[in-house]
Amino acid sequence: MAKVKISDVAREAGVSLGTVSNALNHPDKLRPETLKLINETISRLGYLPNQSARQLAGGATKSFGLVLPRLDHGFSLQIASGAHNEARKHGYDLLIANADNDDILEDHYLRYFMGTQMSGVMVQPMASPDWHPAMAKMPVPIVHLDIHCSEPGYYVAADNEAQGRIIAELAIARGAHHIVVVGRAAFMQLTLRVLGIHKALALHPDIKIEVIDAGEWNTAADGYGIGAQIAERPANERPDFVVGLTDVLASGVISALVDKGISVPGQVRVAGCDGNPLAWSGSVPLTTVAPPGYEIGRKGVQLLMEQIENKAPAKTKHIRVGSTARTVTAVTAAEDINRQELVRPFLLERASTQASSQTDATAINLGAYL
Amino acid sequence: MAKVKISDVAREAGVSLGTVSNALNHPDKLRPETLKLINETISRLGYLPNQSARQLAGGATKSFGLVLPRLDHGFSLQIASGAHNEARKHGYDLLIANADNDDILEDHYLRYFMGTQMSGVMVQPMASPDWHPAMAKMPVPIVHLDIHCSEPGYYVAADNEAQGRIIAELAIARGAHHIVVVGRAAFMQLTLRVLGIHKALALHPDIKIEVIDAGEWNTAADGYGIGAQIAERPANERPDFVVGLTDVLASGVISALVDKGISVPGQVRVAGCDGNPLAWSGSVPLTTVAPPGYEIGRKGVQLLMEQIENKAPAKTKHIRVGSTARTVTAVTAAEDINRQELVRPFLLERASTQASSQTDATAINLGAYL
DNA sequence: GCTTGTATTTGAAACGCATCAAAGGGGCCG
DNA sequence: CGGCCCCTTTGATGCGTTTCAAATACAAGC
Repeated sequence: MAKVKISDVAREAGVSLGTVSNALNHPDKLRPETLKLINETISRLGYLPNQSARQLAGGATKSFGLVLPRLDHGFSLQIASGAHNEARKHGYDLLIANADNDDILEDHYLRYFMGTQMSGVMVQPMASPDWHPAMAKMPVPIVHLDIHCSEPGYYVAADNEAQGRIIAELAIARGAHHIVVVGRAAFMQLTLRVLGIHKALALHPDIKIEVIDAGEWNTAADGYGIGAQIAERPANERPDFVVGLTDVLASGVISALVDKGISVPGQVRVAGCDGNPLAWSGSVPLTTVAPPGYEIGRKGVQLLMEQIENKAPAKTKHIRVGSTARTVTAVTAAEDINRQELVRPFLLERASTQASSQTDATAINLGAYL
Repeated sequence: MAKVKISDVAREAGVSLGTVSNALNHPDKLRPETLKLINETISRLGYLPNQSARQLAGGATKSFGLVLPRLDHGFSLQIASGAHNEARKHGYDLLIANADNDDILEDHYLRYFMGTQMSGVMVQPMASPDWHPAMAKMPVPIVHLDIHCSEPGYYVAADNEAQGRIIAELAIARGAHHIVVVGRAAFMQLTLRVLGIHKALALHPDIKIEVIDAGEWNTAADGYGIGAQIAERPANERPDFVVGLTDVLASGVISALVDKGISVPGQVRVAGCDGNPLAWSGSVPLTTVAPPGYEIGRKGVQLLMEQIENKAPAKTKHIRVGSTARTVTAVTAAEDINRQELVRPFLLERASTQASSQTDATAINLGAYL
């Protein structure tokens, strides 16, 4: 179990310590024979470079850290996937840490990564970026994903306004006359979605639109409450299209409507926003607009690279990843639930991700399952 | 951007270098006032310990590495989740690397982790562990997940035989008379499942059982072919219960049967094995037996801890994680498809995971979505 | 054979921190 | 007042690499 170190290799190969180091880092500087000799010795001895020592001596390594609030959240996984592919493309490693919905853990891993001489760090913060002031002056490039805020820094997030527009267009296409939007507009991201909906509906003054504020946390229970309220309206005051600004909300609304004997989507259509896989595998598959997580991950790494390459980066930069029809998928499962023609949201979504990402890794994996 | 180091803190706080180090690692050895002073200085200066230097100087850190073949595979995520919780319980960090179905990358990250002075490393190998000989003599504890092989080492895998037994019991409970098992028995894991089925059926000589070897890769197409063949049999030779040894296979069988006008589960019931979420979100929800990924992750960390604590560990140890009714969930979605009573496989599965895991992290998250 | 230049190899000097033996500072007892 | 012992703090040492200026080897040109 005694660890083999570089000096052992050097002694065994009969060369100097620095030469072995060169064999590892600048193979082109060595005579081919020497290189070969050293490599053989390395594998014979089972030498494994001590990364800590390398980093200490040599500065940052080519690797990025990514802190996610949860691993079983489809959106986060897409981010991870996009970040991974982009990082590999530049020859960087990507290490992922799961903050497990715990802001203390989030902070812990963030500091850990910064202290590990990572070349850059990305976070999908789970709450308000109050911690930011402390992190802002960190000596490591950092990018925030899925969030925009006024603090200086780098941000990549979805274009929520575009998501609202897409949902609205969906409603228009379905011939909606009366739309109810459910959600706590106090959240910036949701506000933008509402804005997008309004803009898209500006050209359709005949469509009535109504926004109902949900409870503070946008829970399924909140959605249920609103759904129940909608169900009790007289038929002529009842909307024919409900938009949950969150999949969870939409899911609550659907439950309430169905419980009250209103057919979905027969009498009322319901759509969500988030592309939350849990919503898809629930008892009521849901029409939803998925934000482009893959692209967010990709852009995040690109911002990191940018900071690394221009040594003196701008202080702040926001990037909005567009939710075009191409990268955003509206899954129309709910409408088909009574017709046994469930679509495959997972696959649709994956296919579209792939289309917009230049890489076929996702598609390959997809094939393996089908 | 100039990094502040421990000596800066020491100078600024008017104490010695070693004292600051103690403040970080052995706070109890300091006078409270001194500790307070140092901590204030640390945050004032924004000091961030250099992990590389710590590791170099102090040996292994309390953290584990986990290399997964893919992040968007539900099973792997369960492993990650179980490993994470168990690791945190022991005060260890968990860093995850995505090998992206690439064995070169897998090897790369493995070496990276071993070289980073991780206290231990886990892998869910994607192929045969040919690399093992090289890794076996590594100076870092390593545990293989989801695999058993004859090479010396530590392994944790599901009890595939038990999975077969559970499926068989399911069939018996449904009153099956004629069971067809579909799958390439050449794969060790599948062979064990078949064995379990046979054992469970030993007490029911009246039930006819038939095993059909699928193509070499157990693809959905293979399943489709076999399903078509079954569909063309005269009704009295047709099974009333088909077991796909893989969810993908089962999915293919179902497609074929339905295409040929045979009702599932009206005339033939179909069950799978794997707990593959893609199968759940496919057009035909599937009855499936899910291997206890969460438990595998947990046990993996436990094995790591064991190796760390008993400095002279046994050379080899295999652990089979039982697929008891508690940790394995038989999701009975397929049977309900014609009755509009789709169950929520995802949730069932999560609930059962939680029940067996002592931690409520999963449950909390679950609540957030419903 | 000697000089200049190029291709390789060498080895000492950091890198930032944990450790630990040793020094310093009181307090208590005789 | 001296001797002890315990609680804190100190700072030199080494962890395994990379780096880089300097040394060496070798080849070509005169």
